[in-house]
Amino acid sequence: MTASRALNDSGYVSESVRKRVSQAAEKLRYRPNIPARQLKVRRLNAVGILLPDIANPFSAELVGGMKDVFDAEGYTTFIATANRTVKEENASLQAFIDHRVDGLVVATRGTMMGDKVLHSVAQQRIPLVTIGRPVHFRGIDSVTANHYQGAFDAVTHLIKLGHKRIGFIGIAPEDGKLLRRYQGYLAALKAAGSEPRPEYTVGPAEGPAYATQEDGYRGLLQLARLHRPPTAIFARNDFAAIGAMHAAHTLGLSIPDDIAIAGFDNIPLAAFTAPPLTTVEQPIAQQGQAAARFLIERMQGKSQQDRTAMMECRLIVRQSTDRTLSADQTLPVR
Amino acid sequence: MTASRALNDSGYVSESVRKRVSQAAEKLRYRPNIPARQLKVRRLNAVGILLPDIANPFSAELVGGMKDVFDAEGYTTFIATANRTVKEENASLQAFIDHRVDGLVVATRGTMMGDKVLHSVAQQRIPLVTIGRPVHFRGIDSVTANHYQGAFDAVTHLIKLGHKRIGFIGIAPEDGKLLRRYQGYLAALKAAGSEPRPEYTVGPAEGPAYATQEDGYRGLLQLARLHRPPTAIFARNDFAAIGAMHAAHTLGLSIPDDIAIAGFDNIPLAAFTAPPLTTVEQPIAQQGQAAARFLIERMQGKSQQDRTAMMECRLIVRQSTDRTLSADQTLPVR
DNA sequence: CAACATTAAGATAGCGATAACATGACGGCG
DNA sequence: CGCCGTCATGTTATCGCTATCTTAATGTTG
Repeated sequence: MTASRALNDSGYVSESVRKRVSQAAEKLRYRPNIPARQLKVRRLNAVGILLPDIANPFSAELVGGMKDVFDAEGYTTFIATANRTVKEENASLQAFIDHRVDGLVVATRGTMMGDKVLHSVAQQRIPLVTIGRPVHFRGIDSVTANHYQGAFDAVTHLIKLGHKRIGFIGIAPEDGKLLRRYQGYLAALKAAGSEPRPEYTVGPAEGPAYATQEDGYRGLLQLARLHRPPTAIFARNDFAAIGAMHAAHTLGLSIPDDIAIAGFDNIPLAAFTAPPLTTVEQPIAQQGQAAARFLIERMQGKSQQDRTAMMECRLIVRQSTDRTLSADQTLPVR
Repeated sequence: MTASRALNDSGYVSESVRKRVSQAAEKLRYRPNIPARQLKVRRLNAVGILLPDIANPFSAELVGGMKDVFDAEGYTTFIATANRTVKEENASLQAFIDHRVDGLVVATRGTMMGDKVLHSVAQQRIPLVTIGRPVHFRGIDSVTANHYQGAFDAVTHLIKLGHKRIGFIGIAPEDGKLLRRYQGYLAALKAAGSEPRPEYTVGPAEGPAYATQEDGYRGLLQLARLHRPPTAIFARNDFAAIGAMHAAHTLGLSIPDDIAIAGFDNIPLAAFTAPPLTTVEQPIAQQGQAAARFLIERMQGKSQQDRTAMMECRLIVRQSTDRTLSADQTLPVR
């Protein structure tokens, strides 16, 4: 008991004993048994982060933002991935809960099934914050970027450049209802007085999955085959945009003269494509930090109410839509 | 006790009791307290994976390979990142150990300091496998790709195409001693009878960090300023290669006619650059699987001896070095 | 049918930590 | 001096789980 007090700086311990204890601990290479401590105190000082997948630069920066905050507050962060299947998502979530983490951040894409699970987690009174999927259940905070507004801005930018026929690559039209980026695209067209044409929306057949380079590549080839093909493309993300750029090159189309292309996410590579890619940047690290702060306040019981934070996106114009820019203007600033 | 037996299928339990127990467990939403179990049985059935960072497609596939194996064997995997600082690496490692994981996979880049820590972990008899850094301490298994051979093959490919002046982008010459990709580059030049020229090696100033697009961009600009610039570039990784391609475009150089560029890693994007990038592929998922199997055998006490697995890399030739290929040949197969 | 094996369930203890309580030394104060 | 508060340390119990031991009913066999 005295040793416990000495090592944890709690209660009364004389200076001499404290010194002897810490020397002995050093010599024996003593490390506290965290599972045993959690058994008694019901706290692990650890949080779980559930990511959709790991390849994503998005995930990396998100984790960075969260770690900044969690590290500073003395929480250990453990990460698990749900490689895009709900089953794996459940398993990882359950593993965190079984290991008794103090709180959870969930950054996987929203699905009906997934939401159900989150609901039941929240009912177990486990502090929970979501990122990128606005969930409106009691007991869950959420942080998200305004994808709708970002997409709206990007498409409006294309319209202002004079484009009338604008395609969307990255989702099948029937799956787009829930995708805020797609809604922003539709809204921008309508706001400009033009009616969206269903054949201008192309995407992977297997449902609302993440869009890849390959989807972008195939998507553009498909659009180019139309009788009156689009003169501009708004892609669901930069990967799809880059795939589309590649397809345009293959077809001998010049970017942006024959076809303008814009993406979403501003991945690091986006500034280094040929030509550099116009895209929408979302404040990723800030979302991570906000989520971490929400979670900490919940875990410490400082916040009971459910909160939602939505952050603005920023359009970054580069030469894939606007040829008049010089290269230097579009490189990221150090 | 009977409930424990019923839920764990161990010892004698009558069918009727087993049924009653599992129904009660269901109704009460009972979940075993894993930390408490570990306290008693000294096993957590969980492993820790330490990654250098998360943005990397490499990390993603590695984790995929490991999860395949660990999931099948009933181990939970937790991930932590060491965003390229040794301090963070130590902290994450220690966190895993303090939480009493059964074993560790470490995939961070090798450093002197880092190796020391691994050594001390191995001395605590914690099963440990490294990926991508051959460590030769007692008690540690390691898995790696043959980066040396991959680089050798890529540079030899450039030489066979007739290139005499071949640059390396991605590391400062003085830091290259330990980088196997750089050694392979040097060896290939020597094997072809040409002496490496130090001014043809350029890289980030801040030591042996990971090379980025930006490093590639700056690197090529620097090489292009030389009196007799290289006609071919071998980049430390695909990110640097893509940055170099962008710089070549900016300078109005044609790829591969004015300058041939090859990378390393075969990131998914590599097939979709303009032109598609020649690169070296390493068997990532297999490395992950091998590491997981090594670790499992150690954790189960089936293997005492120290083992090392080295896997071959494969050169993938695309149009960034060889114009005669058609586009279709170089796209990845589904 | 006695002796022993098999099956089933309960009782006890202990993993490592700490909360809560208990004990004792010491000094200040009225 | 006796009382109390402060400081320092020790004792006990407990978190949830399971290894081990105990008990008891039932089955099997020569």
